[in-house]
Amino acid sequence: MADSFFSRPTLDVARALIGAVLVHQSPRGRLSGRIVETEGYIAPGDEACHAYRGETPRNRVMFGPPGHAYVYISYGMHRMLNVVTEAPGIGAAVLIRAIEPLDGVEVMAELRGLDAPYDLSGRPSRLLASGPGRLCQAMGIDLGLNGVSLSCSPLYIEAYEGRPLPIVQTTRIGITRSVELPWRFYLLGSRDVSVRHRATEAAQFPAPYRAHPDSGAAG
DNA sequence: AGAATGATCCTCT
DNA sequence: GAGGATCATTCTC
Repeated sequence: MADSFFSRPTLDVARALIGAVLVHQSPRGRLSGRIVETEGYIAPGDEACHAYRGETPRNRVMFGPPGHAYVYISYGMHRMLNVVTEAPGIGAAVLIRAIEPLDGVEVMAELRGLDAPYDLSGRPSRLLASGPGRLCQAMGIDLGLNGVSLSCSPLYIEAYEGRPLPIVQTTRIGITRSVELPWRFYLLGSRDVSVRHRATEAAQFPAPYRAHPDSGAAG
């Protein structure tokens, strides 16, 4: 995917990434998954954004060119993958929060320390990549990829080019500041979304759209 | 130099 | 749904 895709408003990018395929040509082979959940972080006015208080050694990638990976450690143990957006100097990025595993499911399970890559229904387990820390572990993404360009590295994104998808826009997860901003996007009906917000789903989509594949009659 | 703080995950109940 | 794990980064002294 070209850098120009990321050189535009962060929330546009966050929404457009839903349905795209994240790929890592890792030492263990091709690992990939469809992106089903993202969050936007934009320094000016967003206290939850790492870049809000200016540039530091850790967040300097966020102030660089769009289309580069910003990888950092959260809670001392989890890696988080973001893609830098907007023009250089702004300090904005999209956090990739969940994927539906596609290629390399067996390797992902091994990297995650799981016994079985599949759940009882025969689909890739939710435990593989439904969360920002999980997906980085499953995809073999570590700090060595911090700052790389997604247009010329083993880590890249293949654009989604199909019919418009039903995308829910709601508030972000796991933050304590600027909690009111509706800057999270996720694919309606995907099993691999980390946390659903049913009230928002009901408000944004009529009932027939909300049937969840594996959630039973109650939805 | 020491302390506080997380854009989380797992394991219980 | 609550609490512990576990450490890089940043802030404060």
